[in-house]
Amino acid sequence: MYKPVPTKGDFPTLEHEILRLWDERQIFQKLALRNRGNDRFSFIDGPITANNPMGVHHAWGRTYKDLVQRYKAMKGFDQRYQNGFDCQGLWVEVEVERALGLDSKRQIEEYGLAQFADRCRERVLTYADVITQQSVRLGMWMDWPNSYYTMSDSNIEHIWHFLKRCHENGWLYKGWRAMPWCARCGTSLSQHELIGTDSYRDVVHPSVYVRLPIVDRPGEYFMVWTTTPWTLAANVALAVHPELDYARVQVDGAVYYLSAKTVSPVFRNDPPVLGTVKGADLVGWRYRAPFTELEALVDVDPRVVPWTDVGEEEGTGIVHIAPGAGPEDFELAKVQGLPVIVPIDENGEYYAAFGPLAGKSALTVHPEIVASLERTGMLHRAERIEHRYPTCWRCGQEIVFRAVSEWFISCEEIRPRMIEAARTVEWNPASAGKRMEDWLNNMGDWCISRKRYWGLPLPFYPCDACGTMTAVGTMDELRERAVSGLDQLRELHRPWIDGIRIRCSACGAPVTRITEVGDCWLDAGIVPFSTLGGGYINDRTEWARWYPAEWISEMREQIRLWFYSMLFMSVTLEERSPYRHLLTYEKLLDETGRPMHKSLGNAIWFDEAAERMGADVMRWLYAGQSLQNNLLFGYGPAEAVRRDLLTLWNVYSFYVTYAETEQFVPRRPTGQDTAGSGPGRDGTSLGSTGLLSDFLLRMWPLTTDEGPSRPQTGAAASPPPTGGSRTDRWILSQLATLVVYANDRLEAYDAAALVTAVDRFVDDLSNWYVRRSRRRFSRSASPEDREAAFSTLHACLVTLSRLVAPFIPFVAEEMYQNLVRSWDASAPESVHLTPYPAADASLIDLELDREMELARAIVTLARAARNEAGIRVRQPLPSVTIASEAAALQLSDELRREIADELNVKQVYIAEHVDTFARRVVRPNPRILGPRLGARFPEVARALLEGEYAIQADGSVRVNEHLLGPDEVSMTLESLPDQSVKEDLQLHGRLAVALDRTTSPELRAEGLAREIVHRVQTMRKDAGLSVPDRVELDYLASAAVRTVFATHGARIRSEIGAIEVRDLTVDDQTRPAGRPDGVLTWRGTLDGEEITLMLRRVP
RNA sequence: GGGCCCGUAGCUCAGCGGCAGAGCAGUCGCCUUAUAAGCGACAUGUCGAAGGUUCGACUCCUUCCGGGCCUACCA
Repeated sequence: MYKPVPTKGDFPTLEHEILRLWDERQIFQKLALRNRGNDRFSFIDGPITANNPMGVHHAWGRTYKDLVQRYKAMKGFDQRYQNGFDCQGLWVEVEVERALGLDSKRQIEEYGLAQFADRCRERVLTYADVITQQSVRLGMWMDWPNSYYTMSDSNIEHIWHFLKRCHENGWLYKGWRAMPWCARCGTSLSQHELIGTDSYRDVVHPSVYVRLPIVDRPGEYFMVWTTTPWTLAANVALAVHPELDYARVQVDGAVYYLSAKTVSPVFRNDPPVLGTVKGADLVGWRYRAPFTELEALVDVDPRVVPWTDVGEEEGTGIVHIAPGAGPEDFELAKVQGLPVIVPIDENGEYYAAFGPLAGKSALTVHPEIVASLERTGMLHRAERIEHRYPTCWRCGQEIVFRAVSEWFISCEEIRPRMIEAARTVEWNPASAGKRMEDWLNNMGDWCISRKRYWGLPLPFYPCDACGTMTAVGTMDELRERAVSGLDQLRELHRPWIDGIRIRCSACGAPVTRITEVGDCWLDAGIVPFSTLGGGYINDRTEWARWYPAEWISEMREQIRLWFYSMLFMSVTLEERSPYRHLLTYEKLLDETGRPMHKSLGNAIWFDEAAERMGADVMRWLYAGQSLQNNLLFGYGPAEAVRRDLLTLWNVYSFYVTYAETEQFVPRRPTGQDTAGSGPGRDGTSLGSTGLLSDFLLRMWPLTTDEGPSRPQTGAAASPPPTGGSRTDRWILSQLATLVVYANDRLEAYDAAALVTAVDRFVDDLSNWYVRRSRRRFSRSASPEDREAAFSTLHACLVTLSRLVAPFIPFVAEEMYQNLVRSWDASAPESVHLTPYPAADASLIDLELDREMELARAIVTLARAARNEAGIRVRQPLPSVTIASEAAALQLSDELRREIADELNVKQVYIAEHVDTFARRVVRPNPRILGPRLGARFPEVARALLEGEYAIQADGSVRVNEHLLGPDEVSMTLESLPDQSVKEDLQLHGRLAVALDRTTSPELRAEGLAREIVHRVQTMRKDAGLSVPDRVELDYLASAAVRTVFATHGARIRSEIGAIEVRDLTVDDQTRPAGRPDGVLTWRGTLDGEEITLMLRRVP
């Protein structure tokens, strides 16, 4: 009936089988269809960049997305299951450039924009396909054919709609400002892009001290320091702090001005100071700029300006200002009315007006600048300095600053509204919300333009004639306004879109689009509008059914990226957050804590990880990770996780092995639907009780007609079962506790809590329930008991498979198929089609939980006592006695028997007081008591020695009129003879357990019998025999051992599965003449007795 | 400079008001016809530091130290 379960647990192989099963039976499609029309659960997938295969860090996030969607599906919610691909932007362009061997914007234009766009699209589609296959392998269920692409016309159109709204709000402006600029990529970088993971690097730069002659003060100079000498060519001013003291210093006949505190570090000694002036006094002074002869600077009149941001921790307290090449300089220039000279073009090369520098690259021009300064006598000193400097996140090139015109969206009006909207979101972890608020408080205007090719075409049409800027909001509007080029508009991308001219909305003159494309975070941020329902523009009613998203999840850096851009766009269009709950997680590192890098050789590729670890192991690892910590990912940690899952697998394997051997068939619950259509073997080999399995399957039915909005009531109305042992009911109480907890945590999207709880439950199930119940599965006392055990374990495993199905869908499916579908063809086809087990506390029995906890504590203490006494568990002992000084011990006969069996003792006694087996010894702590009691100390010590004291409930001790605190005395138990005592002062009011070590010849014989059984079992295992195999055992032994066989022969025979046990001993010297084939022999000493065992399998 | 997170056993991390825990590594054992495994015992901790709140603090508050992330106009 059951499929045999290999004990090895080869997860990757299993996963491929399950993938095939899902595919053949179209399980996902059936699930989506079944839930259609129910209450909705709206999730939005953050678009994954379709530019490379996905990595193990993506798999982490995708695990959250999948498990939440699977959980909600089991709860019956209708979902969209739409995956998203991010398609546009510089990252795609860079990869395509590399593939085509292009190295500049010029080369791209020579290659041809249309072709280039096609190559970009091809790359995106290629990797979208790769990522889809990888995600399927991970077990992710999505409506893959319906994935959205941010390069689609619809997505672009929705962004246009947003931009037009911004324009109507008066937020759009064309700004002239110094932007971080990548000379290689030929584009400015946004604030977002500047902050990428690898953006800041330690870089060695020239550090140059320059002396600039002061006009009308011969022999006097301003001392200036810079780490970007190339910007000196665009110097137009010097800035001083008006409040700072500036020293006039004489060195080698010249006079230098620099801030007082920087004199020593700059000159490396203390030259004579001629006087001190305030910065304010220097304002307005004129000086000769370093490259004053350049044509570009012909109209510049360099002078000193005040600036309160000037400091003197580094440099000279006099700051070189080049507004065309530095962001702060630019801001200062606006205030001071300084000219903005832009020295370099978009490729980082000096413009023609820079004479000898023209055409040279800012990145490599340093030596020439220094040489020139030397020639003109302006160089004081040139050094090198290592500091953190931003680099282009995509190509690694150092960035420069360049004043350019870009398009911005003003943030001032929307900032408070976004903060308000962000406060309505439930952030998980909560710190994500604080980070978002911090980001919003500090965000600058959003620079949305990029001077590139493969991206969202900004729909801005400025009119030279009247100065109006027309922002096109939809495709229809474009068609309606177009005056030419519409016929060759293949798609909303360059170059096709560039060919269109439209009528200016104000004067009707034909106008052309700006050439810039948009920031890719516009592409991603519009997704709540472009992808939900039929799209915001097209079908507002259907859209509104899915908006806002109930839950989204991405890594933490998305706070300032995707979460931010979505929030921005959504507050603009709908004045609210587009998501209600949000989950973020930290970074994925290698198992030693280093970032994974190709260059470090420590990167783990998803495909390899999936085949080596298995997707379920990865998922369990991911899901168990706490959100506030980085995840250390690798084969080491995965092995630990695999062992956790293997424990579950082994319990499952155990059940199947014995259910098959013992021909146990679960019953369909009598109350379930489709009565009469059950399997042929329905109930055939069962005893009559059936109460437990019956109840459990009604408790958590495999099917439900109820919708997601109404939680199942299960069997709460029916009385709890009375059948089964206390151990059965205990594990079911644990299970019910777990189900309640799982529901509670998953409603809060707290996956890690469930992982921890399931691991603990599986440990209880394996190491206590199965360990204690093992015998009931093979040699049970009664059919009822056997059925109770089987049905309990079956219910645990089936329910567990459903609880973990969202997390480890493959293992869960395997278990379910074998445990349920193998005998019940009418059950749902897949575990993922069953409802999630509903929270119902009626099975939770706290009293029983406490009792079992006590029993296990007793076992732990007694095992410690055995350990200490050096008596192995196989040797039976007369008794253990337990006592508690504070609490009355309630222990049922049944659990006493469990304890006795587990500890291999004949009796378990409960004593009124430890006095019956030990003596409480209280000794004074002289170090504390001596000083406190002084002269009375000896008297107290004597009283303690003579037992004249009383121990209080709180552990303090009363001696005559003195009350001694727990730390003032030491208390130990002194065992009576033949007792080994262990106590736990923290459990159940000072729980103490005494193990009676006395043995008798009878007990020793019994112990020896168990030794023999153990020895033979080991031989069986070594011989590779399986459970049903039967054997014959021959032995040669001493008289003492022969007595053991005589007394315990029946038991030995049964335990080892022997058909016959023969004594071949004639006398102590005799050996059998020959040895039959297939005999395994062991000769040695057991408990001091010589013995020879010969084992043969009976065919 | 501002914001956020993390500091618990040798390592990786749970716990987050009520007597310090797990896994791995170590030592010594045990058990086993579910477990190419498992289990137990032992050992290992001023729960980053100092104050405060509280009957009680690893847990809450303040400050500081260390690590990381984000942000910021320091040339």
